[in-house]
Amino acid sequence: MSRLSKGNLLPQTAPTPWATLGPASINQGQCPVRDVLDHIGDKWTALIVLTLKSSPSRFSALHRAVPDISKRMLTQSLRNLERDGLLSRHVFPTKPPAVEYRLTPMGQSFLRHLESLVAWAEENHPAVREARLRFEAANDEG
Amino acid sequence: MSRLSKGNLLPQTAPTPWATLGPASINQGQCPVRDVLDHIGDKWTALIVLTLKSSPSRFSALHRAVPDISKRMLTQSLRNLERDGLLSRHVFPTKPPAVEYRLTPMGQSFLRHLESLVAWAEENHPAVREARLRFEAANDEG
DNA sequence: GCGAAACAGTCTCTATCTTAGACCAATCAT
DNA sequence: ATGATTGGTCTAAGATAGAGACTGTTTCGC
Repeated sequence: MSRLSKGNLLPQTAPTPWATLGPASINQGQCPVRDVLDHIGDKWTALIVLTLKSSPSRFSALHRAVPDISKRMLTQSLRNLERDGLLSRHVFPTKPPAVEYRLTPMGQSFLRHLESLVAWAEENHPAVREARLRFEAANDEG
Repeated sequence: MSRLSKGNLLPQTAPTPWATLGPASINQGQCPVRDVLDHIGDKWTALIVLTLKSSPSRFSALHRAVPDISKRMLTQSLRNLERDGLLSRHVFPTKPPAVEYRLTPMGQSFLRHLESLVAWAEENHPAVREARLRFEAANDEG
């Protein structure tokens, strides 16, 4: 049995079909937008890619590096990433098994775009927090 | 570090390169990375920002433009975006109420980064689909 | 030798989140 | 008067994420 092939771990739910009909505003051609967004849109995927930035990591190392993630979601996200060709998985049949995950060239090019987003986040984080305070204040007195 | 003393393939330390503030900050809402990612990580938020790209829209128009979204999630995502200062909400007390949502300058700067990600998606979509086929094939023949 | 720990996952149960869609009050077209 | 449109809110039901117990193997401490 191939790993994870039939358990309930990876629900293969049908993706939202908004790509097929579509308002021109988002959806000019096909819908690659869906493809990106559904993946970085996974709360953990982008974090994992970012974590693999400088060096490949093993499952447990990743689990420690992204503290809040559950093993289940880590496995699932890793699998999606592997499936899409953004990372590769190498199993070393050592004493205790070792599995190494590393970004593919495509994964690395994706990473660069993620990083530009991260840079934006770092720049704008103060402004965002300020906006939040203003918003809460306006709401409290309402 | 006792096992793997001779294998020694990978560092076992957690890299967390995406947390410039250190690992502790990740859990405390201080991490700007999490801040961005948790928001575009919302399946709908990025789509809304992209939809607002060229012109402000009213609630119903947005609802039509992003067909699969429920009113509830649209409202919620819009509120989050407003709260964070990425878009502004203007109510016109007309006959039937009209509410206009438009990107703030900060929202627009965020949009530009999103668009670079979308461009990446457009470029790499074929490769991703190819990778998926390979992956499925490899799995099927188990 | 025995129990524990670490490796990489997987499984189940439960908590949380999303969705669909009814509902609201006001106003306009038929 | 009926129904549609406006911008939402609320609730029940269904989908999803999270915690953590469990698997099986090997090496470590005692």
